Amino acid sequence: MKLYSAYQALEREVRDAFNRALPGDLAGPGISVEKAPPDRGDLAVNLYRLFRDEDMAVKMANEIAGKIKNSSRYIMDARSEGGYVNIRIEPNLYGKLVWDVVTSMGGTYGFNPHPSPIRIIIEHTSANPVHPLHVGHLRNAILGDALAKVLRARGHTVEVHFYVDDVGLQMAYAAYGYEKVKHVKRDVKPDHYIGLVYAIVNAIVNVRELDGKRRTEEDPARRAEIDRELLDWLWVSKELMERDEELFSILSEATKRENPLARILEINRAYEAGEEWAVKLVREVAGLCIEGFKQTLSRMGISFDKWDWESDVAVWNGLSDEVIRQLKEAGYAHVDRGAIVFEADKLAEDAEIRRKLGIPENFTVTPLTLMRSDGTTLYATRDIAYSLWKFKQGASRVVNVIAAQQSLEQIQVKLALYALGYVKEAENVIHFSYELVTLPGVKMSGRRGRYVSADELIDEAVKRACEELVKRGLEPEENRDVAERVGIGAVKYAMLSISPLRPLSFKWEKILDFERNSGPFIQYAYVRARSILRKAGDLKPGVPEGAFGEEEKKLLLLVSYLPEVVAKAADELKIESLAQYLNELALAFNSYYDKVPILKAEPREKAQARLALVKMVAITLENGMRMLGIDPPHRM
RNA sequence: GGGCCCGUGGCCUAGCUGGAAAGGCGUCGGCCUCCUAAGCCGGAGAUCCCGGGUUCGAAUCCCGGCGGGCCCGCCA
Repeated sequence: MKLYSAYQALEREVRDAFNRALPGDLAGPGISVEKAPPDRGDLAVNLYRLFRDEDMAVKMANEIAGKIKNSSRYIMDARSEGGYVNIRIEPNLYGKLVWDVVTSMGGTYGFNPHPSPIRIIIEHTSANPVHPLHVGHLRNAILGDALAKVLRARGHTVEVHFYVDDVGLQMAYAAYGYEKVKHVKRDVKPDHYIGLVYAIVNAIVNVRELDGKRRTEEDPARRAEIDRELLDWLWVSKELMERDEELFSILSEATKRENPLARILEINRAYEAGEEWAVKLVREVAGLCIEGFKQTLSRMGISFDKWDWESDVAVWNGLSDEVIRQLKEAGYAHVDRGAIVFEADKLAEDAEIRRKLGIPENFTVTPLTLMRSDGTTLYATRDIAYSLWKFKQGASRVVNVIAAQQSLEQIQVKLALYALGYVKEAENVIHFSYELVTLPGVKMSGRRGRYVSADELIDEAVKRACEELVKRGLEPEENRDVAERVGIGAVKYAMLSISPLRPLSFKWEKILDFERNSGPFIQYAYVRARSILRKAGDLKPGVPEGAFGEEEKKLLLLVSYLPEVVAKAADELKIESLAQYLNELALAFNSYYDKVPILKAEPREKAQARLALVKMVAITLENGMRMLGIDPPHRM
């Protein structure tokens, strides 16, 4: 059997030693081995967990520490400290084991297959094709990409999908505007162009509609509310007019000659019905945006296996209609003023269903409209159809990387699958939720054209990386590639190292941090390691008898954790644990680098062993970074 | 109004299947004739939001507050 993790072998060794030392009735798999605090040892076993009584735990710790001291070749020393047994491991034997695993795995080190791997479809990013990707989508894309890579390292078969949301009113808004201005050329990426047009149409239509509403509104409170909204959109209009006067006036004029909203609704209806003129128009607009997305994503090193057009997978094939029909037939949907409503709330009253689907006990579920009275479907309806479609592609689990705002909708989708009789599927739709990226002071809004685009962020990141290169005497022209890797690495790490459940307030200096606990910090440690390996000359890495000492232990242990960290990151969908682990490894390596000579170590065996350690660190850092989607530079 | 998420040194964050409070930024002090100083070493700095409860033991679990974000649409 192939050994993927040296640490796992070590842990088993320690557990066995404990089981031999424990009274027979207490022995078993319950021993959990953890990391000891620095200065107390390498590994620790907490006996409180086993005995639940303070005096007893302390007493047993004393007893066991004495017994296991010489009970395994890997254990150098064991000491009892207040209910814990702190263990020091023997660096040479363990070092040899780690070396064997790391070098035999090489570029695949970290791969740690799950005992029962499955087929997973990850859907991420899925931005509406009506504006460029902004920093919020970037968080989504970076998380989704890393998630896919980590799950693959866990042995799962992963397919990454982008859901092109080409059906819906937002698309019709963009298409409506594009129809009027497509003859006007602008020297920007296509998605930026569409984004501007989309925002202008939104502003014009909203101002027009709100103005109409306020004239007929009798209730003063309600009227004040409308006035506030109107004022907001007037401000937005002013901003957009300043950005592109010509486009704004063309669209403004056009909307005076007709009712834009009626036309937008018509485009939406015709597209959903598959009428040729609408298909041609909408696909052209969406296609332009997608082209822009692909440019941005490819620069980020993020790619997709499939681009699922909502119209294809959920509408024109009749799947959404089928979902509605079956929900009605099953008695979970009713007609309300011409619209069809799914009774998700009633279904959610059943505590057993909640438990099965992992819906929090008190979560308030509301009914869900499936079909408008004009016969068109809604986003959530199509999402139900799409979820079914994903399972039909052979997935046994579906992970949706979607903003936390959509928690209710995701639960409604689950409930609909359940109601349709797809119980297993409902249980296996995972909402990988993440919080928004907020701009201090302003609310990001695609409809208002207010956002920091992903392209701007990447440009700025790369620019700052370039400035750093110049400071270090590296020619920026020759190091374009390094600047790209470092700048983008900084952005990715910033978004991966903190929990996705924490709102991220966007600050340039925080995201473009190049110091400790950053992407570049990890890249730098890697570059230093590579640099030593390059300069090694005749010295070959190896693990001669007795060449590893106390100084090496911390790094050896850290290197050997990678497969464990991968397992945790994949099984618990906690990418941040991998990011933080790499930071810890880089920190430890930098400290080691400063403390001991490597190439000049005496005797030669010591230098060989240290070089071997440097190589292991380089491999570990590189593989870890790749799993996060961070590219390792060759120098910096 | 109901619900979901978050609340840890001045700031940002890890720990949250209960058992030894962990990093970064900032701050104060030190380290480049030696493998890249995007670095390293050291100091100061914490009523783990508040109040109860469960437990031998709570940052972690339960209840009740408070503060912030989000959701409750024939939008997506």
